[in-house]
Amino acid sequence: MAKSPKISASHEPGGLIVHISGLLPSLSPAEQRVARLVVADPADAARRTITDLATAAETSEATVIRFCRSVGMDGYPQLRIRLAAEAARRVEPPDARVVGGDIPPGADLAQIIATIAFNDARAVEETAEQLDPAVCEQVVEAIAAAGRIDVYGAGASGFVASDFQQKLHRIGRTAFYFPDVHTALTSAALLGRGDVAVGISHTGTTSDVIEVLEQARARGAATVALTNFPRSPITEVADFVLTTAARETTYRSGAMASRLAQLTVVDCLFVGVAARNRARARKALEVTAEAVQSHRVGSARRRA
Amino acid sequence: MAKSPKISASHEPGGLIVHISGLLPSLSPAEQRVARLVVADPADAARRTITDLATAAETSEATVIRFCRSVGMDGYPQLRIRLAAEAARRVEPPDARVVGGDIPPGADLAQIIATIAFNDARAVEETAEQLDPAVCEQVVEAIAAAGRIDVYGAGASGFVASDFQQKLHRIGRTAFYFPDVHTALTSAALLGRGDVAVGISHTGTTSDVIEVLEQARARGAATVALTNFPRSPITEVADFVLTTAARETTYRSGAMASRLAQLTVVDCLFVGVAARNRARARKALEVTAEAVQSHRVGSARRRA
DNA sequence: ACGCTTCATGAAAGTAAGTTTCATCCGTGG
DNA sequence: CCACGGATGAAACTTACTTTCATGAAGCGT
Repeated sequence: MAKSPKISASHEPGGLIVHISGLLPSLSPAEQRVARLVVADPADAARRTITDLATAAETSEATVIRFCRSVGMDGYPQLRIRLAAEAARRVEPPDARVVGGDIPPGADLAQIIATIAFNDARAVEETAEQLDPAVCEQVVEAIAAAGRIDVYGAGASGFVASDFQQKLHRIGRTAFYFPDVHTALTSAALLGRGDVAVGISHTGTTSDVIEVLEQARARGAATVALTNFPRSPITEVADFVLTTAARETTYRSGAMASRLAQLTVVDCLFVGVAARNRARARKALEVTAEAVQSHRVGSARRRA
Repeated sequence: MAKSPKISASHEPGGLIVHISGLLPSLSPAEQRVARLVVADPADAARRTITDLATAAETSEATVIRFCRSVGMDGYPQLRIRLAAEAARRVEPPDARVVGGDIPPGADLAQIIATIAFNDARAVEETAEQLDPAVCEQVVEAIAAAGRIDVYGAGASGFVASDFQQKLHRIGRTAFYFPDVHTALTSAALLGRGDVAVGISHTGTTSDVIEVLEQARARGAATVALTNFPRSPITEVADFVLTTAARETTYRSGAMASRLAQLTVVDCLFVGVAARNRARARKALEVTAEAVQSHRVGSARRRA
């Protein structure tokens, strides 16, 4: 298949539409009618069948094909696909996003959703960017080798702590989480060298968590802090500090995004630990997955 | 509010690919093979002819057509066009990031972090894109007006359920979460018209949650399902269905990203409800924040 | 003006792509 | 074991795309 008699440009960098309007004058009258339709509304043209487009341009299908070849396409289907792609790219991004700001009073749900999702996603991305792999590595190593792991957290961070505990447990690590300070303190007192204590606090100022971490450290356990603020009090009692990067604006949206960022960090540590002993972790995951199998209803298969 | 018995399907604003991956488990095996090809490389699929694609998926053209219909398209050409458009819009992931794939065996921490964060962020964004604000609005309305709200969830989704409960509680809504099925069932039995039951399940097949939601519905409560799979069993017992859009590959990474997506949805609902009565919600938040103030040590704010 | 050439054009034939129908197969539950 | 229902692909069928070819209009040299 060589011979491209007319022009040229098997590759038209500027965009197909631009390319077409560029060589518009060099086309025959009937082809020009087609071209004009296409340029005017590429998305619409992409939707039409060749017969349809030919009729709209008051010409025959043959001319449309000739037009396709003239602009460097193999045939009509290819043109269609390219047009669809082109039209899609051209759509302006939704923008108008409230970037990290608070939700305006009169906001409708769509705006709320866009704002929250945007901030959440950004918190996750930025957290990943600033996470220090070296520190993570050390933490992973400590956890992988630990005799016991205690995870502390209060309030919203408590959920994260609990989640982390559950994850570690699922891959066969001995991990605990205590919703109650007293119990947590007791547990921390029983930690020793080779154990790990993880304290999670968005603000880094939750006294309960700090206190427990302090206790754990005093007993010789390695302490890890996960907070959004690298200079907050909790970092003073931690051997390893991992930070999230939720730019908080109001306490509300800040707490929301930071929670996701914390979870992301937790997941990274989890996968890191699991990767240390792939075989064993996989096995453990399979076994635990199987355990809840009987609590699942048939597959999702179903037809409407 | 009027009966909107079952929403779903015909609206997939978030993006075709996302929509397809959500539907994946509800497709027949042969259709799934097609779906996987399409999701893996939309641009490539758009280039193929139907026969070609059928061959690649080791099935017949008929199945490809059936697949098109299953995901809400008229026929193959329409699918092709949509795929091309979709692929064009999608910004190619910067580099060798494992896109929704598993973590490669030899990965180092930096890679793990990048992969997880990328998938997490994408799940959040795509979830937001495909969330139907209208359905959210209805749910928000129901929750805002509810006498009582029960939130159900098991395993990882349990954390999310619990988080939602806590949030609602903080803005003065009467909300409950029960980690235990029996208690949950009892509670559901006591729900009535004007109450709301929210069931959270990533797979949509958790029988415990389905059962409880069913009970709640039988008692006249409005039922809400939050799942990743729009055709899973849980959606059959829900008046309102909200979906997340974590493209799951393995159960591990899927469960991780989906949790974040669920939280994002929960946050949206929460803010929506709070926005209904700004003054009261703000007041409640301030009061509750104050309540834990004594458990904080000096400010975290020492510098940025 | 005439005849010749060139080229644009659409009708129609031809081919390929997409769609429907239907018989078969397979697992499920009586 | 059979009846049933869904999944599936072969083949018939339809529609869309492509090619071929005849026509006629315009340019041009004589």
